[in-house]
Amino acid sequence: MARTAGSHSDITGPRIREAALRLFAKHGYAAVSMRRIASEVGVQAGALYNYIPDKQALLFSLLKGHMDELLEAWEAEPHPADPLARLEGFVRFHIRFTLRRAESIFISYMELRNLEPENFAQIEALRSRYEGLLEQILRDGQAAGQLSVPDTRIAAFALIGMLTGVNTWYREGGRLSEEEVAALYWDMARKAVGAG
Amino acid sequence: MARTAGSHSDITGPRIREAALRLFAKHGYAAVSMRRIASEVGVQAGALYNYIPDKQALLFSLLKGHMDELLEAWEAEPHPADPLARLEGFVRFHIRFTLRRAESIFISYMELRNLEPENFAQIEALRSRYEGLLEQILRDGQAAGQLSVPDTRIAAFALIGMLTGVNTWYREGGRLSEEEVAALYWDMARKAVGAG
DNA sequence: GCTTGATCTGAACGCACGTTCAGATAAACA
DNA sequence: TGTTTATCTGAACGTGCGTTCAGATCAAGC
Repeated sequence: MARTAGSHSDITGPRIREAALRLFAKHGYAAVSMRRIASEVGVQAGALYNYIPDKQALLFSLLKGHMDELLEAWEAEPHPADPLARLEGFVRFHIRFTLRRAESIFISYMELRNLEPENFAQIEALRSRYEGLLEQILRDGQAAGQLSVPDTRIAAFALIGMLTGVNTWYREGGRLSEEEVAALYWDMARKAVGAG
Repeated sequence: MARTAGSHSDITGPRIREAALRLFAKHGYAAVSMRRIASEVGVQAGALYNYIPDKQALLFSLLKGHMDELLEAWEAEPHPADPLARLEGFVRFHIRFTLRRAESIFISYMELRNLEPENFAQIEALRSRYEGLLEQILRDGQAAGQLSVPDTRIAAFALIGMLTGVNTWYREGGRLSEEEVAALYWDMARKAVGAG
C-alpha cells in the first residue's frame, strides 16, 4: 500500500488546506494534530510535508490567504462616490463575507495568538488596513455631513464588532436569509453612526 | 525539598485559578500545559490535583464562575423602571465588565469549543440567559415606544457583539478612559436601536 | 517497456502531555 | 514535645505530538 491511484499534488494540496481550515475552526489550532488533518484528507501524516514546511506555516497560510482574499474582494467591489452608499456597501460586503467564509473569519479572530510574532505582525497589519478602510469611509461621511460619530476610530471598531458578531448566532437554513440579515444590520449600523 | 514554608490551600487554590485564567487567555486552553500552570504558581504539576479533578474541570470552573459572577453582578445593579434607562444601565454595565474582566470575557468566548458537551451546554444556557436580559429590555423599550428595532433578538446580538468588541482594541492606560469608552458606546448603541 | 520523478507509506525520533502516587515535609494541635 | 494531617515533591505511566526519511508506488515521457 503506498500512493493511492489517481491522487495528485493539485488535489491533495487544497484538500489539506480545506481540512485544516475546518478542523482549526471547530477544535482550535492547538487541539488539532497533523495526523488528524492527514486522516481527513485520506493520507498519512508524513505526506502533508510535501505541501507545507510545518504546522505553523499551515495556519499562517490560511490566515494570510483569508486576509488577502478579503482585501482583494473589497477592491473588486463597486465604490460609489457617495460616502453613505459606500458605507452601505461595506456593511453588506462584510456581512456577506462573514456568512460565506464563516470558518476563515472565525479562525482569523481565534487563532491570532497561536501565530509566531513575525506572522502575527503580518496578519495584524492586514487587519488594520481593513479596519482603516471603514474608518476612512466614516471620515468621508462625517466630512460630507451625512453622518455624525464622536470618534471615527472607535465607531469603526464598534461597527466591525457588531457585524462580525453574526457568526456567533447565524446558522444556514435558519429563520433569516443572508439578505434579511444584511438589511437588519445595515439598518442598525446606519442609525448607529447617526445617518438616521 | 517538599512543601514550601508558608503555603496553604487557601492561597494555592486561588492562585491556580488566576494563573490558569491568565495563561488560557493568552495562549489558549489546549496550548497551556498543567506543568506550565503549576510552574506559574511555584508548585509541581502533581500538586494541582489537590485542587481540581482534571484540566477540563479547571476550564469549566473558570467559565462557570465567570458567568455566575456576570449574572449576579447584573442582578445587583439598579434596575430603573424606565426601559431606556435600563438599556443605558446594561450598556454601561457590559462595557465595565468587559474592560475589568477582560481575560474572563475573552476565554468565555474563545474556549467554549474546548468544553465537553455537558459543560458546553451549561455555559451556553447561562449565556443565553444573559442575552435574554438585553432582549427583554429591548422589547420593553419597544412596547413603550422609546425605541424601534425591526428584530429585538438580532438587535440584542448586534449590541452585545458591538460592546464585547471593545476588548479587541482597548488597552489600559490608552487614549480613552473607561468612562469615555462607555459614553461613546452608549451613544452608538442608543442610536442603533432608534432611540435617537 | 523503461526510466524518471513526483507522491505517498510506514516506521521511527525525541519530546511533552495529563495524570497518579508513594513518600517527604512542615504546620497545627495535643 | 510528639503526633497528626494537609500539602507538596519527584518520579513514573502510557499516550500522542510534530517532524524526518528511506523505500515503495504509480503516472508520464521517451
